[in-house]
Amino acid sequence: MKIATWNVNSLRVRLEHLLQWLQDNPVDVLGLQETKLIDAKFPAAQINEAGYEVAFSGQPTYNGVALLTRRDTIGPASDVVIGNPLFEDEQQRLITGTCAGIRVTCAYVPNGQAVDSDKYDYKLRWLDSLTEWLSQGAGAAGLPRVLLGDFNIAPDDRDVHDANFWRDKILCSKPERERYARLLELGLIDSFRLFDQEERSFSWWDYRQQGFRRNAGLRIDLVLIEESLKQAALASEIDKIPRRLEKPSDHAPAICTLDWPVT
DNA sequence: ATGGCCCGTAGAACGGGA
Repeated sequence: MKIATWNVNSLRVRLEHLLQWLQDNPVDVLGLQETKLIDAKFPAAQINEAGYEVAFSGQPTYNGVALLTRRDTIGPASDVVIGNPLFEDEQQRLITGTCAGIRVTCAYVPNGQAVDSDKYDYKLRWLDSLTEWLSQGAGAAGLPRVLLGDFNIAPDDRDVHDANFWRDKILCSKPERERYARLLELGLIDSFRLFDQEERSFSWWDYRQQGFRRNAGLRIDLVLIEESLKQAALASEIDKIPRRLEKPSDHAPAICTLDWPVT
């Protein structure tokens, strides 16, 4: 079973990249963030045509998440929950569903803008509530959990191209990393770090200053897996290929492969 | 190393992203 996450930064603009990527990488589950589409404009037909079922939740202009599941292996996700029942939120940042017996939560964690801003406060509260929701099994206690998405937190300095520049700034501040640690304390593991990885492995590169060319990036797109799945983890990687296309998303997909039955 | 890029909503700039 392959489970992936991708912040597409507008599904309208990136639909062709997504369809091409799914053709090249027929993953079983894919969580999308920043679709930036109202539900009426969600391209469900094209995604269905590509062999995927999809559950989604959008809003005008900002945010928006979706959960794609391969029809011939997983079928539609079951027990789908939009948002976090423990956190009243107008912003569409969370979707959860059961995929082949795994409770998969796809998250677009708030950016936070700047440490000590109102948005930063919202980010920390949002993360606290996410932790609470996941501690309850995200609506399906007893199933192994996967939490994937754009975390907008670089877990540690290995995940930052210039740790001195980013020290204590947004995405790297201690309170954010403490929230990340609490998610791990639920019994989740960063699948990426189960395997040897190249130094300076990132999943996001700024459009400005030729960030990708200089590999001036951050690793903020993660697939966390239940500790009980650790032995089943076969691989975890970031696919930089779509970041090289014309008009790319600023994020690359991250994929985790599990030895887990899908049919 | 933050003005500089990209996106959506606009129908010109601006908020937001990271």
